[in-house]
Parts: sequence; C-alpha cells; structure tokens
Amino acid sequence: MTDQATRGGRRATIIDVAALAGVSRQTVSRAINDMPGISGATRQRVLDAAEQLNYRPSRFGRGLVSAGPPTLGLLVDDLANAYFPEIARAVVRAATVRGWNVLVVETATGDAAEIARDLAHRVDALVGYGLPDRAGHEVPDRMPLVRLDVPAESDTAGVLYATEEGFAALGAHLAATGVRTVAVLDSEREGVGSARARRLREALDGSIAASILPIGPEPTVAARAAEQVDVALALDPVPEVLIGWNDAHALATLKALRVRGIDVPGRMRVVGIDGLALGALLSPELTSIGVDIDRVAEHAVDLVDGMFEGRLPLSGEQVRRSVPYRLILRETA
Amino acid sequence: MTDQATRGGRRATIIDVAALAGVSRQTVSRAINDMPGISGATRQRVLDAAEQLNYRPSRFGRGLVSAGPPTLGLLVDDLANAYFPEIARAVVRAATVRGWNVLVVETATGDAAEIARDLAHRVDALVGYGLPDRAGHEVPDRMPLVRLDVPAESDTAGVLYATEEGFAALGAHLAATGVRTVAVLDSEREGVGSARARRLREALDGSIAASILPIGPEPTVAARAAEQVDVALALDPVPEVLIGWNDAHALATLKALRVRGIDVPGRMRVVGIDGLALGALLSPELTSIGVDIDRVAEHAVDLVDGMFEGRLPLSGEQVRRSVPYRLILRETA
DNA sequence: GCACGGACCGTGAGCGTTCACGGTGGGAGG
DNA sequence: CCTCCCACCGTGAACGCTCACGGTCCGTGC
Repeated sequence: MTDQATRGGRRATIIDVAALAGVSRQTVSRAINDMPGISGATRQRVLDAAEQLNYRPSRFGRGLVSAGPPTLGLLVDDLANAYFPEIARAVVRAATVRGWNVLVVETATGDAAEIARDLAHRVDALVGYGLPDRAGHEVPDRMPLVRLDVPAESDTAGVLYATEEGFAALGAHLAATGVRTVAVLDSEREGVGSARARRLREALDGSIAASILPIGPEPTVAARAAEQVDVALALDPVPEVLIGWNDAHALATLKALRVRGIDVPGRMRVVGIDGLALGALLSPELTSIGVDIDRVAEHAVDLVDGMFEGRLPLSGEQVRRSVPYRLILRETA
Repeated sequence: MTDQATRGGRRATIIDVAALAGVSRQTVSRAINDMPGISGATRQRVLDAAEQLNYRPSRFGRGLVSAGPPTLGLLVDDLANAYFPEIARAVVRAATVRGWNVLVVETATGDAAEIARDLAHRVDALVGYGLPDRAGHEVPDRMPLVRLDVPAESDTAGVLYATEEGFAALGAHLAATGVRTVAVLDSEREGVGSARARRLREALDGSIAASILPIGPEPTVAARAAEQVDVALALDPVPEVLIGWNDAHALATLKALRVRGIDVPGRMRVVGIDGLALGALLSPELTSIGVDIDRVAEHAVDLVDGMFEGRLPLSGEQVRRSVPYRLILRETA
C-alpha cells in the first residue's frame, strides 16, 4: 500500500509530494517539469516520491495559471455514418490551424441535449449537429455555439446548406442527358431527410417527372434500400435515376442493384446526397450532390473563433454562413 | 467598445462582473449558474453586466474546485483513412461508457511526437498510434499511455495485434478453395506495412506460392494500386489472389480491376487487411483480415482507466493485451 | 415591542499549480 | 579573512471559481 494518498479519497497533490520528499512545492514543480535550478540528487528524490504517490499534475491547477489553447466541442450524430468522420476530420484540421483543440462527442448513444449540456462545461465553444437551441437554457449563456446544416428559417448562428443550387445543377444535368423520370428515395427519419426529399422533388419536377419513394420499416439501411429498389423496379414507367437520401443510402442502393444484375449507370443511374470523398473510392464512383465539407468546417471554426474572441456576435445574420450544394459528377449518373 | 475588459489583455473574470454589477462574486456565481437565493432584479443586473463584459466562466477555475470526468487524448494518423474513424468511433464509445471524454487529434498534419507532447498537457491519458515511447521524455512521467498496434517485441503498455491467427485462417481458406498463387501488395511506407507483408508471405508460403509486389512512387493510392495490378497481371503464372496492405488499398485494387474489366471474384480474388465495417457496404463486399476494432478499443480504454486509477501499473506485461486477427469472409475471396 | 425566521447577499477559505521573488550556503577570488 | 557570485532551494501571491458559512434586512407572529 504505497499510494495511500491516492487511495484515501483524493489524488496526491504537489504538496503531498513535497512533504514526502522533504522539499517545497516549487522544487517539486522544477523536478516534474525538467526545469533548471535543482540538483540531480534532489530531482531524483522528488521523482521517487512522485512515483510512490502516483502523483500527476492537475491540468486545472496548471491551466489556471497559464491557460493553453481553447477547446472546441464537436457534436456528431454517429461516427458509423461516413459523413461524420469527414466532418470531424475537416473540423479538426480547420480548428488545429487556428490553434484550437477539438473534443469529438457522439450523440447517437444518448440524449443529444443532455450530452451537449455536459460537454458545454468542459469546452470553450460548441459546434455540431442537433445542438439545442439557445432558447432552452441547455447551454450556458454566451457560450459560442455554431450549428451545422441549420434550417433556413432559423436565426441562430450556424452554417446553412444552400441546397437549391445543387438541386438545380442536378436537374439540368439529368435533363440534358435525356432523363425523363427519377425517383427520390425517402429518408428513414422524418424531418430533415424527408423535407430535403420534398424540396428535391420540387426542384426537379417540371423538367423531369420526380416521385418520392417512401421507406419501409426494415431494420437495416441495406434492407430498406433493397425494398425501395424493388418498388422502383415495379413502377411504370421504371424511373431512370434513383436518388438516395444520403451517400450511405446510395451505397446500399448501388449494392441492391448489383445483386439484381442491373448495370449502373447502364440500365439505372444512381445519385447520392452528401458528396463524400468516400464516393470516389468506390467502383463505380458515386455521383452525388452535397456541400464542400472543408468549406463548412472552415466557416464553422471561423465563426466560433470570432465569437470566442468577441469579434463576432453570438447570433444574428453576421454569424450565419451559407455553403452551396454542388454537383459532383462521377460515374453513377 | 463595451467590452474593454476583453480587449484590454485578458478575459473578464467573475470579479470584473461583480464590480460592474455592484455585487459580490458569489452573487455573480448564483446568477450565472441559475442557483436560488438571488432576486430577479439582481440576477438580471448581473446577467447584463456579464453580457457587457462578454464574461464566460473559466473551466479551469471551475474544474479546480469540482473536477468533472477525465479526458482521454486519442491520437490517430489520418481521419481520411477509413480505418481511423472506425477506431475513433470505437474508442469514443468505449470511453463514454466508462465516463471519459475523448479528445481526438490527427497527427497527419504535423510531427506526431510534438503533437503528443502538446496534447499530453491537456488530457489525463493518451491512446493511439505512433505515440512516442516513454523512454524519450516526450510524455510526462506517469501519464497513462496506451499504444495501439504495438510491436510484439516492445514492452510498453498497449494493445498488440496478433496477426498469425488471421494469416493462418486466410491461408487455410485460400488453400481449401484451390488457390495456388497469391501476390501480397506491399505498403507505401517502410515499416509496419512492409513487415506485415513479409510476415503474411511467410505465413502463406508453403501451402501457397506467395510473392510480394513492391510499390511504385506514384502520388496517390489509386495510382500505386493500379500499377501493382498491372504488374500482377503480367506475372507468370498470374496470381489468383491479390492482398492489399490495408482495406483502402484493397478498395483501390478492386477499382483498378474493374476498370480493366476483370471480374472479382470470378477471375481474380481480392483480400484486404483491417477488417473495416466499410467493406460490407461495398459491392462486391470486401473479404478482409483484421482485428475486432471494438475489442481493441475496449482493451485500450480498460487499460487507460486502470492506469489512471492506479489499479494497473504503467508498463509491463500486465498492461499489454493481445487481440487476434480474424478472417472476415465476404464476397471478394 | 420583541423575538424569530426567511429571503437575500457577502466573506473567508480552499482547489493545485506556476511566477516572481527572496533567501541560504559554499566555493572562488582578492 | 572577507566579499562576491552562483547554484540551489523556499515563500508569498496570483490564477478564477465554488463551498460553507456568516451577516443584514424586513415582515410576521406572539
């Protein structure tokens, strides 16, 4: 039982170590941090004492006297969906450049609002999806808060995804290549996905006959996509293009088509939504529409940084950025 | 210029707010934290003062008096490689369950040792790839440190990937399905990748004729894989199986084969290394060998937690865990 | 009229660390 | 033998916050 201080309740502090080594706090600090002004023998004695007590400096005590770089809390839905790693990567990079650290937290496993509230106490700013509004006091006042893919009608700080441009580009491309009918595969979640499907249908309709395929209750994405493919194949006329509600969904659609022996893009074309870099690694490469994720991250970090330093207000038009959907033309359409 | 305190050097503190509002620190604290024992009028006055000074409580001062959950620093190479998001996801989940937060940091953009040293001052423990050894004093003494995919001959704390089992299973499977020759595509990096290729070759050889295909200087993974495919196709006899040095590499190989009109697994089989979940989303699904990433993360967090609480030593056999490579049989082989 | 209690607010202390000093001792130089 | 300096080490103070108290004031009940 060499580490009584650890066992007996709280962690060993610098004073415990100093007492055991028979020196002062400052000397312990010197030994721990490899600073000059201490003899080798004393240093070793201090180090031994620290070892014995399992002493580790408190980052709070240390941070208090000389605060390091600020920390950004990034909230993502589910790291299993390739979209979020790409976002995380982009945010981590953009943040690193500006001297921020990033704390990545997944909300898939619990209540997003609760997780956000906890996280808010441990970081200097919050960025992400599904963040609570500032209205419900989930988040401390004046904590910089930037939401991603924020609805157009909202007025909170965030990055807005301007879908129209990409939708129009897709419509133009499809029409130009002789497409007459498309089917938009609906999302599994009511809300953002379905709304997007409806907007997409409206944007396409006119030049092209666009219909929306509802989604079934199957447990996995793969099963749901497969069922939608079967439904689409039974339609009259059979749609020439299938649009997944995100790239993962489009991937599953691609797979269902391949299993059924239907060539893409020969007999059927497929389009995803998200524009993930992952789509370029596949074969055939996935055509998709989506935001430039790096730009989204740049904007988000820029906003957060500005708010943190007081250059930018915490809400209002000044802290809303719009990033357009673009068409990423690859092989599947 | 309402926020002089912010501009004039340092951030506003609770005392600045108290002074401006004409109250005491404690009253400010009560107002900020929605505690009882304060009148509505005073609360509002304090909040206004806080607003004016752009005051935000210091998480250090707060953490000092009542420390929250510990923070784990996770170092990954490159979030663009699908392997690392899957690791990150698994670690975040395992850590969350045990009450840890996770700080994810990418080393691709800088010097890993330097990044680790910086990070070490901001977290309670370190987990990841390419972590500096404890020998070079890059990392503070007694900071829990768990390395992933640690070499067998090393003696630092970490999770060891036991490749033999998976290699043997792959060899058995291939031999059982009549394969006579395989080509192992070498990695772009000397070191872990190449060593693995050699070990794999040795494990396979005997029952199967295994050769190693060196890698060219092309800039992208795709180009390098394409060249290797061409080399393999020119071999006599043409190998029946191509083994990428990781799943991303196998993906590129798959693509190169498809471009050349070679059916997989009909005319050529492909195997990856990593065993990513991503492989199951493709079509055809990628056969691969690799560790169970969730188990790796479980072990890593378990070790870190044990070290942090003093239940486990910081090095030695007790803090080394082995996770076997398994064969994940899917469609490409 | 006086004690009592509740609502509101302030004061000292402490959290663990580092910074800027201020000491002490011993050896070298005069 | 005295002085000076350097190497080594210790002492207050400060960092920003919360906790546990202790005060004040006003209204209520006897």
